[in-house]
Amino acid sequence: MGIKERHERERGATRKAILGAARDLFISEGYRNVSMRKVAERIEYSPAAIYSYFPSKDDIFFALAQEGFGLLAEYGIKAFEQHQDPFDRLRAGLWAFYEFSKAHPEYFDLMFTDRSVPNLSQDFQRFEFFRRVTAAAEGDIRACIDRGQFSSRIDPAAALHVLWVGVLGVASINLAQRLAPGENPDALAHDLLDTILAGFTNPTLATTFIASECAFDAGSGIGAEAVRS
Amino acid sequence: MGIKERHERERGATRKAILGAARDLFISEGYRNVSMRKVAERIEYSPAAIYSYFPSKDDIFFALAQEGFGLLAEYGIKAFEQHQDPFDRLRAGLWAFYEFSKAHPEYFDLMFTDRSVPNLSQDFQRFEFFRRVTAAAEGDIRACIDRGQFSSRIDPAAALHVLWVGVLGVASINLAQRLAPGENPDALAHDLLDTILAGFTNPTLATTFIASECAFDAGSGIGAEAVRS
DNA sequence: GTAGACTTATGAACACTGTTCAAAATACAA
DNA sequence: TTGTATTTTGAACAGTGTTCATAAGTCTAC
Repeated sequence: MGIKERHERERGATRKAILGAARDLFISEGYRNVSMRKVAERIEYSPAAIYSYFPSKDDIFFALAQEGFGLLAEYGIKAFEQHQDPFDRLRAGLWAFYEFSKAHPEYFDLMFTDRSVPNLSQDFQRFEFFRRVTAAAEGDIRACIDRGQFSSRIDPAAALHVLWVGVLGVASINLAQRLAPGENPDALAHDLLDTILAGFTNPTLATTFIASECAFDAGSGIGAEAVRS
Repeated sequence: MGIKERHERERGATRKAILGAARDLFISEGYRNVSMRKVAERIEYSPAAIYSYFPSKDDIFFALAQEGFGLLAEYGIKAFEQHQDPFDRLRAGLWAFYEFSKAHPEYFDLMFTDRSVPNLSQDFQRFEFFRRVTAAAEGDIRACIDRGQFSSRIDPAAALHVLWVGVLGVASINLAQRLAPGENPDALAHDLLDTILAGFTNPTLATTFIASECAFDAGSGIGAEAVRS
């Protein structure tokens, strides 16, 4: 029954071709300018044919977003491997996140800022490497706590959220071109990162605890006292 | 010559009507679902008529973004007026920024995250109240430095950038729905804000200076040493 | 009061978009 | 070769922003 296998192989190949065409287009022209017709023309198929490989355009973007997370993981892992010290490793990993946003703005937009592709919002935390990277970063934070560098009242998971969301802020404001012409986004990213890390180091941070945002860590959410709405 | 004035008044009225229809639509259905035809239908004009009032759809959104900045200023001013202490006032102002993002997500998107409306990126810093609010916030930061609460090596302008870009990170990741279902964005915003403020308080922040991102403050950009690309 | 000029509004069209579906083409098994 | 699946397609639907000649309306000058 090698025919069936060949069939599947062929299907996989055209699926890859569709994804490749879409990737080329959205990297070069921005994913807002990717159209089904353009993708179809690039692979010399009719637009309708794509719909037997992907249910909708959003599903193509979802697949590309998955690629993006893989790419981001490469950035993170590479940065992690270059340092032994947990503090340096943590900073390098977050700086890699920022660098990723500049090197692959289209992927970044797709993955983190675009509201028209909400499919992945529920799923993107389940990618394996995401959990792996998260665990490694939290381990480094814990190491910094254990050696007395970070306040002991910090929750590693919450601290990691603060860090990556902060960096995401610089990245997205930079890509959205909302900084004044002369402003230096790299310096801003650097300052933000250092300030947050200094905040963790500061023992007086304990005026309000760092609360775990994780839903499964109920009970320790003292930070949630700020919630009023 | 009251006729000419009446003419201008009428033009202004329909211009306002267009803006009002667009605002209603983009608040209720999201600005991605605002179409010229829908706006035209709402004001009982033909789609083509709008183009004698606004050169393009983007210009309508630009006008709405201006409104958004006005609205944000109201939030900020209200928060500022409720406190005397510069530190509390600073935190309240930034929390108001976060609250604004939740109360007016469409305006927020338009103003800070959307890349398809880049017109305003060069202009939005020139709105008068923007400079006013900025000056007030920087004044409070300076006061915190003077009283010894913040590190003296902090540049107020850069520090303000770090603060609002950080908060913007939480706001945008929240609106993009990239947080896991159980995660609490309010707690995250709270933690982020407190961490950054604690970072300013931390005297060891001086390992790396806070550099001014302002293009006109050349020479003090030590933070820029992190820039490698 | 009517002719001319100037401004404003419109219908129709252009070139797109994502998506659907019946029909045609192709590939495989009997 | 026939019959059955699967794959691919052309055409269409309903929508988008925008343009432009034409029509309608309004005001000025004779």
